[in-house]
Amino acid sequence: MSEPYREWILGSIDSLRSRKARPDLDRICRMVKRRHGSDWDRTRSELEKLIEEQTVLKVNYKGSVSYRNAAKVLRGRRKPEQSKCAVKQPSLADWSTGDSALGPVDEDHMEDMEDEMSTTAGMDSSMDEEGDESSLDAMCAQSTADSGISMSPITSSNTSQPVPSPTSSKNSPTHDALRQDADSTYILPEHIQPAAQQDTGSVALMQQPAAICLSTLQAEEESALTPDTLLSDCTATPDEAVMSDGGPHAGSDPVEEGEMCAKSTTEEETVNSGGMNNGNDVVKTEMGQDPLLWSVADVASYFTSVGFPEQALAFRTQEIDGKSLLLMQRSDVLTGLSIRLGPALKIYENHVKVLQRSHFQDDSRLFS
DNA sequence: ATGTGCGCACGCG
DNA sequence: CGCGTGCGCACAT
Repeated sequence: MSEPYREWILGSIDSLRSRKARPDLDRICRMVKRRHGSDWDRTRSELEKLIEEQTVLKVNYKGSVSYRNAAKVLRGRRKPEQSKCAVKQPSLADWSTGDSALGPVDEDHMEDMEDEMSTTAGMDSSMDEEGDESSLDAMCAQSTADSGISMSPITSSNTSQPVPSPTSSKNSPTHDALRQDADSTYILPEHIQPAAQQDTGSVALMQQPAAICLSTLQAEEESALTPDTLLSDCTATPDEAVMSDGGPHAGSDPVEEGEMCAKSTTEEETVNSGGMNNGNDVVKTEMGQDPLLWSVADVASYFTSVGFPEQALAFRTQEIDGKSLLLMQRSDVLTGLSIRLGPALKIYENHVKVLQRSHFQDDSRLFS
């Protein structure tokens, strides 16, 4: 039963915020319950899901837990300047505006895409119903620092485990103890990529399964971090916790933007035919050559078939059909879908981009 | 009792 | 100084 929990919860958060009330678990649950009659536990578990997919950000503000509507925070004051290399595909840019080539694009889900992702209704559900309340109190914490925030909705973890439910310890580290005021601490479900942009240069090489957990996991038992970083105890998987590095400093990413924008033209076709898209061709023929004609379900099953079942769900949730897919830009894929950076990069570089190119090339051939 | 509105103080950039 | 946040209080239902 996919209830629009996403909307409900985000709506509650927004509403609480506008009312100048702290959007904490209690208030959120109460409001959702009152407005929609949903029970507490359900709301709480849905909220956790949203936190995991970073639609909602759990933060520690002035010594207490609070929640943020990620969509709003992103565009908020601390702009992570995520449009860094707003990879404006030259060709794409053109027709994305003058949609003539696409025919009626009235569906314009594009707006939702760039804006709140709150639009779409809930999805999956099904899984975890369990309490596991603890996880809310003891998830991973991510030091806000400054740049550190760049809370681009990207987590890195194994693609295999849909619901990690990181911790299990029940003891909430009494927020009071570690107040210190100020500083909101963004608490992320697993580990996150402080510097959103992992240089794309590597993308081409990323053939490996999604198992790779990119560098900067924050893990690092809060230890040296500011006292407010608290709440951590990011258990996740011990293995991963180990490979933490001094997370915080990662703020200064050495991303070579210009470079990645420029290079894009090289591997296109190569990737398309060979490389990793095993199922690609199969699927393509299955549902017709032109992605333009794909439905939302087609898009989802396409990504499922090429090895990204989880992410396929995100595409479905965001109602990405063929048209939308062809309109997607890099930033849309990386941040608009709330999927992890690793898969997102692969998906964009190896599939979205490729599909767009081949579609557009076909198109231009027709006209020449 | 519970929900709502908002003045005000606080910390940050 | 502007902005985001949320406490604490008054008011509404």
